[in-house]
Amino acid sequence: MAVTLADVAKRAGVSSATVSRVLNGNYPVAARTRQRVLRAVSELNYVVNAYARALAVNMSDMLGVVVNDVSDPFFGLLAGAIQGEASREDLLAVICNTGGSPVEELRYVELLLRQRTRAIVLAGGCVDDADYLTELAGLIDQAASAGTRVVLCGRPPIEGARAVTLNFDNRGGARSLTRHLLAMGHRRIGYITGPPRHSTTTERLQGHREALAQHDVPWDEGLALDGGAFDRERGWEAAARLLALPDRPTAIIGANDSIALGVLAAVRESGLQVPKDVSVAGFDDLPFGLDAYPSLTTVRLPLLDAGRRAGRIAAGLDQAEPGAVSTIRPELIVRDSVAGPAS
Amino acid sequence: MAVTLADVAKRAGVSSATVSRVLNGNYPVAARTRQRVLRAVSELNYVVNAYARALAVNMSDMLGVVVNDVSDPFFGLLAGAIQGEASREDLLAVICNTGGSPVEELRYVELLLRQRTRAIVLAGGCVDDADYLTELAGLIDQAASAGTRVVLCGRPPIEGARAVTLNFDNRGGARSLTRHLLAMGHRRIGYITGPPRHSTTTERLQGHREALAQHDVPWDEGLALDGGAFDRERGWEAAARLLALPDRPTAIIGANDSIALGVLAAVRESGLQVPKDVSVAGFDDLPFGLDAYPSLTTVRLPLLDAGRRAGRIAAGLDQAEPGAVSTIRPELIVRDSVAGPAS
DNA sequence: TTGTAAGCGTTATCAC
DNA sequence: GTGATAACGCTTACAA
Repeated sequence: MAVTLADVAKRAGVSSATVSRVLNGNYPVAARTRQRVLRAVSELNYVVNAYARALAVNMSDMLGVVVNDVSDPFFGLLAGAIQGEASREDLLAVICNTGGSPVEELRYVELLLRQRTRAIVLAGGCVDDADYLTELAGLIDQAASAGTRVVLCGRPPIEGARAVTLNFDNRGGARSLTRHLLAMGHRRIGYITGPPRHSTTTERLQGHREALAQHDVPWDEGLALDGGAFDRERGWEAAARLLALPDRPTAIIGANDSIALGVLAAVRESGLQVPKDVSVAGFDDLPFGLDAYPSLTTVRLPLLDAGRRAGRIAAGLDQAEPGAVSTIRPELIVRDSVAGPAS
Repeated sequence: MAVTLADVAKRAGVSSATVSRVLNGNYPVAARTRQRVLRAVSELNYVVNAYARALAVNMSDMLGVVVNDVSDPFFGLLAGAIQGEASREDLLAVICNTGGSPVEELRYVELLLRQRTRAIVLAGGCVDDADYLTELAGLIDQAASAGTRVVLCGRPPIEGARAVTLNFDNRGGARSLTRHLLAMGHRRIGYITGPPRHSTTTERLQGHREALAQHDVPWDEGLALDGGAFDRERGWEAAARLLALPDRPTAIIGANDSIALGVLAAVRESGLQVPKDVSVAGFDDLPFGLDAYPSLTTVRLPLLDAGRRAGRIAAGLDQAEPGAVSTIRPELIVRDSVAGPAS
């Protein structure tokens, strides 16, 4: 079995309390005693048992981060930034993958609650389902009363829940992107959404529609396709359908960059050119957009920044009132995939 | 404070032992008693304390995954796959970011050892430094004697360490890539390496040199540039230097796809065309290579597969002898970024 | 400055 | 079937 504090104490000829004091350095210990203890520790290769420690102090040194998919750079960037801040406080950031499933998300939150993590960060948008949200609100409540901070990063606040929210202004970002296309002269703009009943999907589509309305462009149901997911595959499929339309759009917006990548591929494969024949735009500004062909016009979300802020609040480095909501502004990034429509 | 087993027991009018039995379902409990207990649990919103539990059973339900950088899809894919398998066994996978620093890596391994995780997966190549490796070997030894499995995924085995190794055949992959370029007629092939003294860097460069030697192409030191890191930036810089050479190469290989992306950009910005003027190739086959322009010829590493295998071993789903080493074969992926040299 | 001993919240081993 | 009770490995009053 593993070496315990008692083993070290015996070897050093002191009490286990003394060993604990040496290791934590929070009480005075004679220099010679300290030496002996430290020697015993290294001779035995002693490693504290985080469980026993956490049980005794009733406080863990972990911080939970729940994301849809670490292999998606959107979440990878967010998670990495959060972990960077956690590490400053010597906290271990646990990153959990839900695969986008609300059920898995709730399961992970419960798992993290069991671990008595210092904080839980829920990153990325979420499904807009009443049952799920009330259940989540319940868990957040439990977390709060157990002293576990909860940070919502990149999703809307939950009514009445004691969580700090850092939301992206998806609506505003989508509005400015669509405005840009309108200003370039586009009137028939295709739009491919993300997963249905998802906060990010809804907010971005709303912004798009608002911009159209502001410019008196009538809403055409047939131009807005349900992508079903935030991935390249779905972007490709939906774009193929849009391009097959008798009166095809002069521009296509993907609800995120991955979808837009699929659109780019579909346009290319149909023998048309971007942006000459069809303009394409995305959302998020993930690194690969720069190397896409043509480089992708998109809306930049400051993910690193947002992740850092969320991480600091979670790690207790920054104060934030439970219930506080702040909004992070996106920025329009104009590149080569958008031009005026062919006249 | 948080609700404890004793609180539940009091409320249900039973002993805490009974509550534990109901929750774990490993002993017979009368149906009526069970009902009462379950009601109390839900009324009080009881959540087990994983620390106390782990302390009592001397076994945690976590699994550690150590990577360089979650926001890099290479690691994201690996980590995601590992976590997927862990989750089948109801294990919580803790993903830790080292940022490529051996010091951080050792720190995280120690942190995970404290948590008494069931297993630790070290993913991705590592620095080839004797001190670091002996220290790591020591930690692996401690892990082994504490019953923590260690899996090395995507890095060379450590001599004598009780860890299971799943390595990529980087040398073989690089060899087949360079052979492909040679077969297309290239003789002046630029090569941009990853970070110095890094297992992946070394193995891939070795394979490249072997292929050159097999085809009697003399080794030209001036064509192999030290990228310094596996990123786009470095690829761009090194490529710019190669392109400025009086007798510039007809093809450039990046030690990974990110470097190759930088090369693509540098070639484009220098007014040359890929593959007409310069061919470009990468390594890893990350998703973005498909959307690069032109689409990237590369060497495919089955990351998802490798991650799954590592995850299954770590989670105890698959048996593997400590010390076992297996090699994962890469596959050449031919796309549009490579053509014959302009004659 | 150091040792003793009482928790921390579970599980597991006995009895009954 | 169920209830006491002793671990599990650590921290921290309280004594000495």
